[in-house]
Amino acid sequence: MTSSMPKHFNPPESEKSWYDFWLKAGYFHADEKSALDPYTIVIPPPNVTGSLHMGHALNNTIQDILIRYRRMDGYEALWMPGTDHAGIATQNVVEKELADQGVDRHHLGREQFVDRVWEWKEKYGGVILEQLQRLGSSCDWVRERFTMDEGLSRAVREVFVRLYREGFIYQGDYITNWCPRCHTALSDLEVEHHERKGKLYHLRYPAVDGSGEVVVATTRPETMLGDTAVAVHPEDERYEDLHGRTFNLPLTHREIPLINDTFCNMEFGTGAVKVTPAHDPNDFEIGERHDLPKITVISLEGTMTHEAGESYEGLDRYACREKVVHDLNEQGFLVGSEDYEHSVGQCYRCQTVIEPIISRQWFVRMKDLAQPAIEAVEDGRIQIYPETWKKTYYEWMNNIRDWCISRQIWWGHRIPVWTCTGCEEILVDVDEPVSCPKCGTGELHQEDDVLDTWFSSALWPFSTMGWPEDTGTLRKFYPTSCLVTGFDILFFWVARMIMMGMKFMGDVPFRHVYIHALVRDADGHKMSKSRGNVIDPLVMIDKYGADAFRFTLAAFAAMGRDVRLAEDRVEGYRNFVNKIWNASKLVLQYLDGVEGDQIIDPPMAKEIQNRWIRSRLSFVIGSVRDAFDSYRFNDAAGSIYQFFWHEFCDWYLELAKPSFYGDKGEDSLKETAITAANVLETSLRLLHPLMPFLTEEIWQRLPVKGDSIMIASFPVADTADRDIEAEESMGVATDLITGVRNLRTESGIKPSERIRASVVSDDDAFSEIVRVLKKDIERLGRLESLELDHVGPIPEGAATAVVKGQVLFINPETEVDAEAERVRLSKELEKVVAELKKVNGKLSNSQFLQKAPPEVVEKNRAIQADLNIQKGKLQENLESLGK
RNA sequence: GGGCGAUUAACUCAGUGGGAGAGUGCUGCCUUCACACGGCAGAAGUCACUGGUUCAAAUCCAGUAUCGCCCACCA
Repeated sequence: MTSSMPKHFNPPESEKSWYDFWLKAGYFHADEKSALDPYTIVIPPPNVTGSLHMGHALNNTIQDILIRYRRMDGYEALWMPGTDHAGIATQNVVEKELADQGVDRHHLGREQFVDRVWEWKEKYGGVILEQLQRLGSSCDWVRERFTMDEGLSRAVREVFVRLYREGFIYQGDYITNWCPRCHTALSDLEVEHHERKGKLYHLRYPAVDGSGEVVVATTRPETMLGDTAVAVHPEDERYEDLHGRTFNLPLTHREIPLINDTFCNMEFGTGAVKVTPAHDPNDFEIGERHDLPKITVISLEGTMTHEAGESYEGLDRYACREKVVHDLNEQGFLVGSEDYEHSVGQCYRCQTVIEPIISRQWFVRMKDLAQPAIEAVEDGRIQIYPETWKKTYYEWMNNIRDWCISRQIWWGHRIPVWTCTGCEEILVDVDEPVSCPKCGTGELHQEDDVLDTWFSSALWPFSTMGWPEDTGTLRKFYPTSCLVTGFDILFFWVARMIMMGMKFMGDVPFRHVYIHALVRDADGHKMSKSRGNVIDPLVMIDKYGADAFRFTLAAFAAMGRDVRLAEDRVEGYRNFVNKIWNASKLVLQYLDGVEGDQIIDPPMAKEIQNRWIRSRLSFVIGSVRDAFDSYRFNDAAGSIYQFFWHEFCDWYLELAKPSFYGDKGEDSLKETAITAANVLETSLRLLHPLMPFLTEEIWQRLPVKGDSIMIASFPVADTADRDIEAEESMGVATDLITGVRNLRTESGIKPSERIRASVVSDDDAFSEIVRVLKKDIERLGRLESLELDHVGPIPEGAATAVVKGQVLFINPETEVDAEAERVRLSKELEKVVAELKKVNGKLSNSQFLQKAPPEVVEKNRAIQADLNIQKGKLQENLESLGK
């Protein structure tokens, strides 16, 4: 039974109905009790505040391709979905919303504010997941997780406590990156450095005893209010006299010493450095080495403190900078200033310039955690694709620094540390202690800080599976198979997952890491919401359909390169969708009386075009599998595109039409219909991971058994289908047809005009093939007749061509333009002669003959022979033109 | 300052040692009974530049130029 198909494929309708169908049927769900081998991917959890951008689209399309491929190929495929609570980002969003209502979070208080964030999350947090569904993502939604779920929070506390007890976590007063706007510390990774234009000011500090002065340079003059020393290199001869002196710090009443420190670069400026231990990471270390006081002059709000002095207290740091410069200048301490481009650290969430400030923070000692993670990549337990990223990974891991994990915000996992107000006992535990075990009386106050969001992300591969419980999910699906991600979070996330996986699971979190391209904007910049340069994938889906969009992303996803999405490519693949639809429509018309079993397992074909297309198909299956297996999605897309459009549609279906129309009899119709359906059905299964909706829509209309293409098996190449003879014969036919068509066009013969063509052949095998395929060549060449084995001279004025070393000519009813023909043939001859010259050069080179591999020499000889024949025939043809 | 990557047709990009490719666009012809979101036939490139290795280089090596990214405490 066959059904007729609508004129056009309707993506919105199809996408919605099939997605619902799959969901209801439970095909997305992975069973941990299954006997099948597992294939697991955990999603890089998008921020709850997120909405789908190109990066997500590419990332999730790739994951869905992998998951659908393995699911069809007989694996128990789990794609674990979820979202990330995104501490700072989410808090910022809700704070902004509150601000619009004129509310400050401090007025609400912590508890109420957190409630509000939860409300926000319930209301808007699912948006991104719905958007992922529009892409066709076949996640196991039943297992959806959120990094602040009870279970995951428990895992976070467990990890914190264990790390603390083993001495990996410590607390201390250190200089950290501080965002005055988000009002929290940031890890080094969360600071983005950008080149900015600024000024380098040169300041004069006079010696207390009037015996001289020292000139220092700074881009942040306001920090001089917190200077506690001037440092010079111990070997800097310029300052020998000044050793041991003290200097007046301008604008203050303080005196500061001159110290020696090898940190100073004698080549830079005056070689003297002002030292502000409280506001510069280097100066902090110098301060530690020399036991200098640390004077905090900039507050957590980014304003000047009391310590900065009366005239500056309360000023914003930038207002203060101006005032300090003004005052220094007025009092004669400003030597000068110059334009200066330098790197400035900014908050990765709000772009505010960060301020290095001393505060009490929690840190994780990384070195010992990093070692096993380095080894896991070194010994291949984790493979990174493309490999070039390994180097970057090692570089960072080998120079890893301690991780500041505390954040002074409210939205996140509150640090599981309590202090007893009675005896100051510090309690670190997974669950909130009921009372102080030491004094039993004091009140317990939990640490105010929350953990860096990436702390919980680092546990994602096992926390989502129920750790620390020993769950069936963990046993079945951990370690995961492949992590698909962009390189922008290689350190933030991937490296930390490896470390935590090794530490707490004793095994790698994933066996493969596939690092895909970053989708950039037209200027090559990273697309990001804060930059406002995003192109909306949903618009692409609305405009061209999810299948075309997915296929485009796959076609662009060459390993290790960035993507700049061109919309006309999406349009091109939308046309491919249309092509598949229409080809299917054609094939479906001829399936009366064809059984599903015959389509799935067709008998050996007899007719050459049927043998040929099945041979081609078996090669394509192989290359698509290879491409998927090695993450070459562009090759997979390319192979199948080329096959389906240019081989199946352009050649095969055209050759099949006479059979379809019944011109070649009942048997031919039957065999061809079965073959066409078989190739179509197999192609749909090959295409399914790339184009899930379209393939399901068509597959459901085929008379094959099964409930859905997404649980049908992925094609396996049948080597018995490989048929070199058929491919060679078809090569002759297609070349002849192309030759005829070319002659027609070149000779200006209208398609409607029926003409005669002849072949002059001195090759029996060639002639035999032409004889067998005569009718096809005539039809597709739009020939009235094809004369085989023409003997005698080529008629004067006939247009000629050389095909596979044999001569083809057409007998036009109207005389061809001999001059135009001469020009055409001469041009072709010129080309052949040029090529021949190259080949002759190679083959007359004894070095080439000696050193090149025999097969290469052989190939060149064949080319030479072929070119010689072409040359000869072209010359003859030219001569036969007369004159 | 260190590292990585890019430079191939008008555009967007594949191609990593043996006769330069795709999609789009362009030119010409075709309203042929799956598809004009189509068919057929074409034109189009000093593979950034300079050297080197090799019988053979878009492909490997060195350098140059331009662009981009990542990392880094140089005031």
